[in-house]
Amino acid sequence: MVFCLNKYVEILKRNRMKITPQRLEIMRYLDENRIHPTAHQIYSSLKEKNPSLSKTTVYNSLETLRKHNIIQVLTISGSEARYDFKTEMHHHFLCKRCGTIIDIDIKCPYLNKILNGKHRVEEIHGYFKGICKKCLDKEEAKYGF
Amino acid sequence: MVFCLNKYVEILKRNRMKITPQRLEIMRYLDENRIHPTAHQIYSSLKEKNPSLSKTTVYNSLETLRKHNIIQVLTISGSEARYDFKTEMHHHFLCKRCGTIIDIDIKCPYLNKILNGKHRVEEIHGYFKGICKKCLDKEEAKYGF
DNA sequence: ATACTAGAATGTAATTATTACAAACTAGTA
DNA sequence: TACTAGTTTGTAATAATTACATTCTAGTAT
Repeated sequence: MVFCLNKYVEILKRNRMKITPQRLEIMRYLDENRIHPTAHQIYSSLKEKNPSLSKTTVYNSLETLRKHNIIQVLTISGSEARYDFKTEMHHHFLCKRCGTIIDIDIKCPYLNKILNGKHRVEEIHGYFKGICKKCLDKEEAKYGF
Repeated sequence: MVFCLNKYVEILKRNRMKITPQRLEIMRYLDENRIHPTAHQIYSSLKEKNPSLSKTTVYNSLETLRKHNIIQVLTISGSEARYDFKTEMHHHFLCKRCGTIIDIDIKCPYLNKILNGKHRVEEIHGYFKGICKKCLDKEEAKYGF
């Protein structure tokens, strides 16, 4: 199954991690589906092509990828972790109505400065919650505002 | 048990909520213990004085208080909700070593502007994670950096 | 190629936070 | 004093995540 010397292989190599089909598939799924999926979403999607995939493997792989800073974990929903292939600084908006998580590309210049010299900051998460544009538009159409 | 016509009573009245000893105690606990506790922490602390307190009551009350914007829920830890009596805009730092959550009083002027005209933002959460000053100092003392 | 080993995948069972629900209770009001 | 909607309580169910033992395999040395 390891026939593709692609970017995911490179990433694993660079991090001195073993190259396994499961890890490659999970990375590819996250990279190609920028929907900030749950572990379950990843699992059930990949299980179609690989029926022997275990949920524990998904959790293990995600945790290993996280440790190596290849992915990041969002705790925006509260009830379940969401996973993001993009680790560069950006924020997220959660629509409370449809559950969608939208990337918000803000680079707040204050953040690092203000915390300077105190705590050691390793992660920065900006979470916005409310109703997304799409859901607002639907509402508008319905009631004719 | 309702002998104190104090500020918590006022808050409930203002929100047209029934005044119950459980709600008053939960509010007082959150107000006087600014440690962003879990539901379990609140429950086990209050159970000492009121042994008939139910965990479901704690969850119900917290949810009701949240709906009325009297408290806010932090999803910073991922594994369990943390509750905060302070609802004015501020951020939080989670120490991954000792678990403490520290208030960060930043008012980023960008946030509202940038999202303007798109999604309807109802909540803003700024979560920082890393190692707190206290833990860093301990480390320093130990290894003599 | 072959064998070896550390680490990874798998499946099941356990854990833990949270929610659902029904019965008993009570705050606020008539 | 009685009534009712909403609240509290306890138990049972749900759901995400973790623990763990067994089997397997990627990477490496022979």
